[in-house]
Amino acid sequence: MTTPLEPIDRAILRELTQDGRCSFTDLAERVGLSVSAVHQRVRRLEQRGVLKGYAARVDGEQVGLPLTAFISLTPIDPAAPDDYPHRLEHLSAVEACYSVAGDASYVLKVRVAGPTALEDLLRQIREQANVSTRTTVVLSTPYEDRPPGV
Amino acid sequence: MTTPLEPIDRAILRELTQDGRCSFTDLAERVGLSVSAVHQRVRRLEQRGVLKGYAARVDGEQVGLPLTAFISLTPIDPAAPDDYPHRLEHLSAVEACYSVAGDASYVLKVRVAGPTALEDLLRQIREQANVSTRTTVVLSTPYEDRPPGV
DNA sequence: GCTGAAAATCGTCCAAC
DNA sequence: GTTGGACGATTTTCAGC
Repeated sequence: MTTPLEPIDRAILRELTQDGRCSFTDLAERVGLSVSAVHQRVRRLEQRGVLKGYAARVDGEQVGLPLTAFISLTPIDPAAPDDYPHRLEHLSAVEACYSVAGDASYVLKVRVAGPTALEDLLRQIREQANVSTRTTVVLSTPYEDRPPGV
Repeated sequence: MTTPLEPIDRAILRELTQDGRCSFTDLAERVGLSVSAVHQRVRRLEQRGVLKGYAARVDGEQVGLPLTAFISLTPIDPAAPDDYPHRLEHLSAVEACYSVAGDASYVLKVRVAGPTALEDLLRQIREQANVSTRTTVVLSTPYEDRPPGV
């Protein structure tokens, strides 16, 4: 059951999505509430699980991982156990794993150092998960991590 | 030109990726440095653009947007100007936009309230960007936003 | 580049309205 | 929800190594 969100909570989430380290003082000012009120609202959002956490946004290119790609996974053996996420979790290049409807069973988002690293990663994925892969290389990212909803 | 990162900076980024609101005090303890040292390293990473910012991680289901999907865009008119990201930026359901190599020109990550909202969004995208679309619905997200590299 | 300490700010709790 | 106060923790700066 999900209680519908109040506008003020939406505003808080919008601000925190854009600046996750915003102080409660600033936050209170931006959403037009007292510090105490904002404080308890944020705590309630965290407890409810609406706010799952906070993450630094890192520039992949500058950390030596300039190549981003999406990899679609299709099981070779349709009867195999569906534990792909767990089998691929140890690969640090895998930033995200989505279970999807469509031709593929899963889509991975990966970040690697270059073509050679990608080739090596694909080999590991195919071997360890027994899947065929289809890779879409990301050329650039016009925008990402925008705040949800309106 | 990207200066290769020192191990200590990698450690800082790893911690901040997992807990973006981590205090400098904690951070200093975790990476084995003084508070001041960590502080100036973080500031330098921010200035260099390695740290692009901080974002709250929000549970899409709990904010009334339980349906996530990837939408591949293929231009109908190959001679049309390549301003798709800008033309779709105003659609708040679009969380991210990637320029890609492959069959499609762009891939969007979107979050909507349900099938009807998705249908409506697809109509808007096709109309406003003059593209054909291929949509992959996300069923679940085993993991996301993991720290980059090792 | 690191440390340690001072000064300003912030997070957190609480009582009262 | 709000205000105001209080206290400890944190951020931020700076001199010195």
